[in-house]
Amino acid sequence: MSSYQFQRRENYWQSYWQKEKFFHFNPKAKGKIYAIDTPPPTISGRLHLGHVFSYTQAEIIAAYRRMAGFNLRYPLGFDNNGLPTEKLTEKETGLNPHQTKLKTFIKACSTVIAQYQPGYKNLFRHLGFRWAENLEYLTISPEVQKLSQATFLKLYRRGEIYRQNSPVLYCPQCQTSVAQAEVEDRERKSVFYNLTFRRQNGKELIIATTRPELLPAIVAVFVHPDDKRYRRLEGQSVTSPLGDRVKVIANAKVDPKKGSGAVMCCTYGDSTDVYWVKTYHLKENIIIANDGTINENAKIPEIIGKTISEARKILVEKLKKKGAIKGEKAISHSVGVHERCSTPIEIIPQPQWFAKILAHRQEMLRAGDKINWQPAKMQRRYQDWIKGLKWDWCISRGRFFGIPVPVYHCPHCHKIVLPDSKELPIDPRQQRRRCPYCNHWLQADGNVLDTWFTSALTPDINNRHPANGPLRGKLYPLALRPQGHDIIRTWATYSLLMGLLNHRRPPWKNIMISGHILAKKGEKISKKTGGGQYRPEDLIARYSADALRYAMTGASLGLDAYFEEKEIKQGLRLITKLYHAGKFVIFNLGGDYQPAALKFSQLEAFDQWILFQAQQTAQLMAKYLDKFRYHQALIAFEKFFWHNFCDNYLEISKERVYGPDGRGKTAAQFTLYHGYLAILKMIAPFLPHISEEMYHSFIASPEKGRLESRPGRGLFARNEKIASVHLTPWPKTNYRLAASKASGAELALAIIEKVRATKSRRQLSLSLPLSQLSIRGLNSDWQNLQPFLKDLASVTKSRQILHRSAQKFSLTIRL
RNA sequence: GGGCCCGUGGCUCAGGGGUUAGAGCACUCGGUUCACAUCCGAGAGGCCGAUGGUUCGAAUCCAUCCGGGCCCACCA
Repeated sequence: MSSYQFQRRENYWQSYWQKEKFFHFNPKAKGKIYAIDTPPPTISGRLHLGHVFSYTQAEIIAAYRRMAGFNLRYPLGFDNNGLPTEKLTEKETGLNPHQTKLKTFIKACSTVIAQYQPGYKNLFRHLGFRWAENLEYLTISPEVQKLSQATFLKLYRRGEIYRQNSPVLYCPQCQTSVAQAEVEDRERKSVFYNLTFRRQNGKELIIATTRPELLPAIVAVFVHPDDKRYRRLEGQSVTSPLGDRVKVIANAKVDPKKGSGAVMCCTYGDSTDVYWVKTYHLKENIIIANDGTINENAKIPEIIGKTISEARKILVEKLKKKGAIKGEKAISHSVGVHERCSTPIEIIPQPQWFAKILAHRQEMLRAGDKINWQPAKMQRRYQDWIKGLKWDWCISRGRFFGIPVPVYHCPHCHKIVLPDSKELPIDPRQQRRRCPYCNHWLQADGNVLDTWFTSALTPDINNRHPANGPLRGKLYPLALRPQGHDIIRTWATYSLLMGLLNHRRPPWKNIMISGHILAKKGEKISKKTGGGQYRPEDLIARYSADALRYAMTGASLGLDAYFEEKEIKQGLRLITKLYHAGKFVIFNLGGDYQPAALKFSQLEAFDQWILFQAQQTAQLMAKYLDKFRYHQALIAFEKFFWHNFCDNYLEISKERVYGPDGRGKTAAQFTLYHGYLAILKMIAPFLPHISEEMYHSFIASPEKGRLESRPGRGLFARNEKIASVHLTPWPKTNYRLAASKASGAELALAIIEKVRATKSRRQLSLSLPLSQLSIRGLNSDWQNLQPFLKDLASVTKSRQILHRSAQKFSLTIRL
């Protein structure tokens, strides 16, 4: 009747762990340090199943490492600055940062963070995560700001960071520059307009474009050098429909098959324009202002001050009236948009800060080779990204809530003024000062750092955390970075760059890359889709955290998986089974059981067999978990626990444990104790609650068959003298099973299976007694079977087992 | 267009040159007073995406193709 009440019990153990601080990092504890560079989730709303998926996979590995004897350093941080947090704040408060006092907006952001952060932490807690609370960090904290700014200044002084007025990818909606990595492609409907230009000889030249509004920004026309149609045009001027005269230049980047084969180069329509302007030293003509409207450089009064799309409409009308549009074609093409707001990205020159990454490509590739990528294939994504980089990393953002670029500019003597490192963290926007050279009031740089700049420093944040005590600054490189494959090009790449620049080596030895969880075919559960219909909190309430965790291990590392509610149910089944198996074990050991000091050789054959299987399983799981293959480890566990232990061994042991005291019973009890304890340990990384529950369980009421679970009382905890199953060592035994015993067990199990099959086929009860079981087979097999016969008779309910010598194995059953 | 991944029973996934290809769910049949109906047993169900090739042997390696996904490029 009594069963496991996960709603209550999971919470109970979470409180216990938190109260006892079991998982706090202690730099002086035993064991080799295993430091994990956990992803700090961005506070941008709520956590979704996608987070749970990848975090759970890493948490399992972490918990296993602790049991494997490492001094685990498993932190959790929160990334609470930058655009996502600003967007959340805008939504929550209705404040528009462009029209709000900086101070007010920053304060509002802090308030919103304070509201949301506990929810994040709670979910991790309710998932049973065993992280070190004393290692927590916030990326907006003064310490991290200081680290980030100090790194900026150091790299600036070394020339690794530079400032340049350069065309950058720019989001007019968010009014900030963005990095290449934040741009995403979207298929958009558009129109290809054929514009008529005039050649010097008065003839028409058709140029096709989807961006007619950029016509006022034209700086040249390009054709392909081998294009016979335009060969004579090269070096000549042509006149745009608006009357601008520009040169025609030949360049191989032109695709003669696209449009008319002649392209207008405007500043800036795309990255090819940037390339051409740089290559041919063309003069820029910028007509888009930072807020995404057309500025006066366009020289067409009707469109000045209009947005890009408005300007396009107006200008198309105007050109049509003039007869300058010869045909249009609706097309669908992909447009680079800002991943956060889906606004098409513009290219606008701005003074920006860049970190040199192009110059370090070779080193970065070499550094990538020194890291153990799991799955190994993921390294290829990193390499491809590095090889394909075209721009240095733009690390400044014209935003508000972030770590400020620690720089002042002097409007008078034009010097750049840097704060002293003792003054960090500093916000030049809020701390005014005078120029040390000319005493004028300085201007703040006004930019904040790309959040990835700070995120890329998480290995350093962890390495320099005060809780490291004597190990502070000595943890580099860390053992493991777990992360999703979608941020290889950002987080992994930038972290590696920072590692090379600051430490001349990669920040970690291993990197495990998780896949995505998909709600159904093609639909990614993420911030963008809102997490689909499944909320982690609801699933925990309905099925338990352990069951949800179970479902999160349904696919191999790195693979995207479809979420199936059925898998959670299966997890719940496993939990129930663990509970009942534990109940059986504990009741058959008795209230004050202490395992006898038996040697392996003193056990019955089946006892030896199951303990040997447990040992093999623990080894196999360890082998898998060492390679981050949690899924394969879990499969190995289930096969052992469910099939070998429950279906076979528990049935086999019943006769002996139910029977009178004696050697057989003592051995069975010993085996139940150690077998089930090993099971609890092996499943502990995966299912933290039920394993702890059973570890602390004791007989509360022998008459009612009721178990209770409490620290200090548990049958296993009491004997093992360790306060949590999660602090126990991974099962490690050194049993040897003789070859004759191994083959005897195999044969005995085959016989059991055969008997069951026969009874089942004849539609008989499995508990039906048999008067005789006669086995034909080799004499040697019969010899091997000897030690198993007693248990074999009891589990098959056979009164008598006979043997006849024969070449071929067969079985006869007599009722 | 380039790169990568995936395509295995109805579903979600293991396996990944060598005996009759696995698991769970779902399905069928049967059993079960005493750890567990959140159980046990048995069964049915698969030309391992297609076609070629390498090999004594291919689900597994190679090539091509088809289908799905991710990333990147193109964005005139």
